[in-house]
Amino acid sequence: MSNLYMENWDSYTENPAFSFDSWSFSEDFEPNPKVSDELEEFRKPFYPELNPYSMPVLEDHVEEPENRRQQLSVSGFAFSGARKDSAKPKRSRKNQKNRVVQHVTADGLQSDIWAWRKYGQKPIKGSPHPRSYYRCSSSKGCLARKQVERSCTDPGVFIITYTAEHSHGHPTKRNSLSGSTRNKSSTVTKSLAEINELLHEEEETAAAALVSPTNTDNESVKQEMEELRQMLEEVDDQRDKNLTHDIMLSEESVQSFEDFEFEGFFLDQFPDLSQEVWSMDESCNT
DNA sequence: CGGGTTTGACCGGCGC
DNA sequence: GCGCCGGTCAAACCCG
Repeated sequence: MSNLYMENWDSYTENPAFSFDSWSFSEDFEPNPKVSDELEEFRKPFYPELNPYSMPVLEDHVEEPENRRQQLSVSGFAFSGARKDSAKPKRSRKNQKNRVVQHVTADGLQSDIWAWRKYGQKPIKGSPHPRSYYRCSSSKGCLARKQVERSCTDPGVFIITYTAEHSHGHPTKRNSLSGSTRNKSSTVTKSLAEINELLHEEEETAAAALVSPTNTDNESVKQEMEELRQMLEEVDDQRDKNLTHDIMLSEESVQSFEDFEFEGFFLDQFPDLSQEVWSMDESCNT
């Protein structure tokens, strides 16, 4: 992790929210690095997004205010009338403190232990890739937000922007999971199926490009295909990692989380990688 | 049925 | 003041 900077770092370092010292492991316990990273997340449950230790972060930073005006406006969320309900909090795109930007790989996306619910997607001017908007679904009323978009320069890199803080201690299980919990293995299977299907569509597009003199975008199509193949490999690899991950946790760590609903947690907290990859690539095809 | 995503509309910040 | 643009809402739909 390099060049990490947060505007109000003091409030983070001063908060003794949770002590990792209370965790204990047997002496011969050699934590899976990934599991260890996950536990590290619990150590800082109130600010997990801003302590992105668990992700294979390539680069992260906080966006510097572009000017004095913006700098003064990032002090928090204001409240006033909204579109249809005057009691709703006012939205302000500039009123976002703790804006932390990370550059991660697809693996990094999957390493996010928090449950996010997508609430929007927008094409961004100047970028071929749309930006997806997520809010924390672990706890009702949590203001934590996350934006994900693919890097223009390196399609294998995802730019994640976190704003606001979680209002809850750790990734809590939702009140009701009936019918909603997507089985991890099934989601990965689905991911593979989806990516394979998308790959197939790309191949057809490439074939069409060869016979159509008007379609001069053959290179970009080939690039898209190559990206999809890489994602396919990553998702497949991640499936194996997750299986090992579960074993490690059930054998070594569950005792440390007696009060924590682990099964529900892990079923929830590994969002389908393809959902982000998929939705973005869909828009890239145009 | 309850959780998720998709997507067009809406809102407000910001530059001109 | 106006228009562009990014962020959010919410209805419709999907999924297990």
